[in-house]
Amino acid sequence: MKALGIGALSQLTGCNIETIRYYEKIGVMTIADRTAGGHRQYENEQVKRLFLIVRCRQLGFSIDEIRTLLSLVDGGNPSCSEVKSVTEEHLSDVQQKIADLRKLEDVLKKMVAECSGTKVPDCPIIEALYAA
Amino acid sequence: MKALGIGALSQLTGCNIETIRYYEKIGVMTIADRTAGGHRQYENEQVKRLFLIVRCRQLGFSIDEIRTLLSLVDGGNPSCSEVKSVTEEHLSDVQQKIADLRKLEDVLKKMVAECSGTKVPDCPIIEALYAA
DNA sequence: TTACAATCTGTAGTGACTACAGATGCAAGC
DNA sequence: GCTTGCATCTGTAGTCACTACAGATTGTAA
Repeated sequence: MKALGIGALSQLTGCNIETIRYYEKIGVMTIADRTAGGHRQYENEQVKRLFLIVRCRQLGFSIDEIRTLLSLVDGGNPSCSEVKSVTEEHLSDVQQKIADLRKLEDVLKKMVAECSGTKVPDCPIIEALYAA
Repeated sequence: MKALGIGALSQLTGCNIETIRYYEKIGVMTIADRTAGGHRQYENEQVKRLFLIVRCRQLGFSIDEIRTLLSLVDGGNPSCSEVKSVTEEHLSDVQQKIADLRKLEDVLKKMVAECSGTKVPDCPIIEALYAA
């Protein structure tokens, strides 16, 4: 398996080039080897790493959470219970967000329902918004 | 009703002082009158305006959406149908976000369920994360 | 008057990128 | 071997919606 340039890696993973360089800069991607001219070359190990990072971002993990996961992976023998607890914590954040958004949805639905949409002197949505 | 200083307004609305100044700077709050020494003074109209802004932010409206709503309000005779359509659009954004988070929740739940938490050579969560 | 709190302006930092500018590198065609 | 033109390089600044200072000035109660 030969090394990939940053463009090929970007295509493969769907992660934008600038973002890959950014991940290197903030230390979640390991430093890439360079060609004589200074272009980055990626080996299989780093391709896998980027896939993991991208996947985690899709799942809504923060960079800090990813850092934690990666440090467990980098530790050689990832401790399953630690990985699980990071994931569980993230899950409960997600559930909290869903609950918050549901409440918000209810309020917005009610506001929309009360508004006829015709031009009336006092718009019930604006009224609702003014009520603190 | 006498004018309020920025600290009092902050206490009343729960909106932090720096944020009030920021809202003025970006033009969603109207320019406040000043005392001889330059301290901001807020009248009833602006207090109501800030309440509206704060409420909208709680409901997850972006500053740009709020700008739109305020321009309708400032237009004198807020067109109910326009207000309604901004709100409906925001509602559908929220619903989309809820749907996305639900999917995410499912994936995370499955990952957690498959992990025993004991130290095994291949952590199923990490496996799942590596699978692109 | 003298403390001391409140407020002022302006700048820089947050998270997770994105978007340039201006300088090189590299691979293919001639 | 040389040129053309895309790929990549570094570094800085911008995004959103604030937040956090520093250092100066104002307002107010004892």
